[in-house]
Amino acid sequence: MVTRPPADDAPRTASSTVRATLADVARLAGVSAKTVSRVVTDTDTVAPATRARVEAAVAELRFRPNFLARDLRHGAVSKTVGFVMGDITNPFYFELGAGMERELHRVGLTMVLTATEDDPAAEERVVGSLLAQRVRALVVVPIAGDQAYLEHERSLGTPIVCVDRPPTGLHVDTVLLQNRAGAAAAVDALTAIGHRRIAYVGSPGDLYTNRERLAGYREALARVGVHDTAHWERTDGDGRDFEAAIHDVLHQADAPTAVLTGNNRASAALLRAVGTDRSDLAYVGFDDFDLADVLGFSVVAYDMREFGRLAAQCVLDRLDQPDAPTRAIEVPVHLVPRGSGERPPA
Amino acid sequence: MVTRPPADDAPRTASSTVRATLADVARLAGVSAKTVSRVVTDTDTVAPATRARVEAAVAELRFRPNFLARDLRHGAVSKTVGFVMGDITNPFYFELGAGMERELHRVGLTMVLTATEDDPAAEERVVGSLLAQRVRALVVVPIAGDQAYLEHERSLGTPIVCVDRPPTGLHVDTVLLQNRAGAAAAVDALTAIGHRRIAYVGSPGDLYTNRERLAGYREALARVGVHDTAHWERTDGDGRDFEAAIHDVLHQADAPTAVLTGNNRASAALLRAVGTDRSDLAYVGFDDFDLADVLGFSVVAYDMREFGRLAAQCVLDRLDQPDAPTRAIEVPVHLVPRGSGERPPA
DNA sequence: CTGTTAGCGCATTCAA
DNA sequence: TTGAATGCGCTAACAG
Repeated sequence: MVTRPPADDAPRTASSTVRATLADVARLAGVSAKTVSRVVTDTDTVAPATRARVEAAVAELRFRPNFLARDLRHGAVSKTVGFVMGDITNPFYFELGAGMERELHRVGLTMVLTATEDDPAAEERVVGSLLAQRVRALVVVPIAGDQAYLEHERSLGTPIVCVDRPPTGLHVDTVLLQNRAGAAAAVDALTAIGHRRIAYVGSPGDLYTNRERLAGYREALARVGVHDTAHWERTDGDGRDFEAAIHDVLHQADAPTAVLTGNNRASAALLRAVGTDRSDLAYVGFDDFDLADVLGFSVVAYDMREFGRLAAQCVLDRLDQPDAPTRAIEVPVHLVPRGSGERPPA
Repeated sequence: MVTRPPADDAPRTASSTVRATLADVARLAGVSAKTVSRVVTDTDTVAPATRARVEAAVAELRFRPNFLARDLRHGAVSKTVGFVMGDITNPFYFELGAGMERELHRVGLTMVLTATEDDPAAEERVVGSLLAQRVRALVVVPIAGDQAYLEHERSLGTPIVCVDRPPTGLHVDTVLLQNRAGAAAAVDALTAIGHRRIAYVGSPGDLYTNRERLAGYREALARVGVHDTAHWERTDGDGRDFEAAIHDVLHQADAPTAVLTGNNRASAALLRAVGTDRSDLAYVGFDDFDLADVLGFSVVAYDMREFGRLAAQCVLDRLDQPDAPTRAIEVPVHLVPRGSGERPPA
């Protein structure tokens, strides 16, 4: 296989415990490092015989190019895109990440995953760690009160995309859900069949998505002349303990005939609180969830994969055209009637 | 702030569009690069005044150390651990990843996420890309028929951990579920209350987890004298279309009185096929799933976070003691009775 | 078609 | 306490 004998000082062999480098391969193949580089990266043309020798050496030494070194050369950045999720326990973000990963993979980019655990103080640290790794781009679910600290990085040309929640103090591409319109559509459907006493159970009001959904809920009720909705709104939970809020709102004097749950966790809590066969109560949930179809749970749904795909597309477009105007993309949502939301008031 | 004027040839300033390097900071602070390095990495001692000057320069230039370069220095490897999932659409892997991420984060490691989409041919390519990035360790859900290609990397000292499925042709740490015991426990519980005609619906038999679960099912039935179980087994779907298999097995002449579903997808399919109120059929599912409690679905459950934590721990232990004997960790599973699995045969 | 030189950004010698 | 030289593995620029 190897026509020329390896140089006597070749320090690394197939059984070496040290990782082989370009130079090792070059030595074994009897060529220069640059030629090995040419073969490995498949640039330039290399004589077939030389190529064969190099390839044999690569195989023998199990050479694997070091991307770190490659990327370091001439300020290039890595092939990875950083994704900073919020609460890592929410399947929502993983599906979003899955959609992104799939899209990025198509163009040879990989995804680094980190989470802020929805701790505002953690955001800058986590993001900083990704930037130190020189990620090619950054996709962030903002949780800190301010993202101005990213402005410098953006001006350096790193594509930054905010998803699910808009950033503060930073002007970048965003991909958000049609929160307001979706919630309004759900309530419109309920009022159309006669409901007026409609409750809303969602996350604390300072979270963007919840604020928007609540606004949509109020808008739709205002359209049918219901303006005083405060005592039907429950957004004071800690974001998890929705069951108490649901129990509370359903057992008040002027009990609602319908409920809009502001997210998938609230929907699950509703089912836990009232069971799966409450035919006297209408309900619609924001976010689709597994088995909602089996349970006849009407929801405001959207394509999570599409959400991720759009975020990835933003990244790719920005890499392509760094100076294009920033975009604010809305992921469409639609009402999926499955029974629970089409019941008229008793 | 800066006591000494910056050298006249300082090419980079705060508003520069070029990323500042150690040298830039050194120039601005009027010290050597090494001193900046000392301050940034907080090694060695630096005079307070010098430190202050350097820190001011770091802030002004918004210097961010380049981990790629740092890691390149003397063969060091990155701070990232690669996780190669199987089917990215399965929430199972994401929960596993979440558990790992949390644990790794505690020691300053980040996680790179990639998926094989359960395509055997993709595994080596995906893994190779991670190794080219010089990940510190590798956690893989094996899908290819053979993992011997990883032996060289393992011998180079990269910790490799296989999760959910064992590797072939490679001796490394593994973290697996108690598949066989879990399935057997579920069937034992069913036979104890009188069931004998028990069906099994799972993935194609060549997948390790399914093979084990099927074996546990057979063992438990053999214990009560039922040996001919073939016509109650359905493992010929494509891994997704379980509904047809369920419909088929329930409508055969000698219909089963109970069903064991081999994974979360099969459980969902069962609910879709028979509805949520089949009180004449007993069923237990392998894998817990969201709302199973509300639906009264008895399952063989395990702590997904713990699974991820154990995998991460394997990585950390191996980094710590590269030559310790390999371990085969089993994640305990337990039967969670919720009603559907405790119904005696009609 | 192939080799030489230089340098990416940083940290590890070793000196001062 | 600080600095100068050197090299990690790779590739761009320029020979030959």
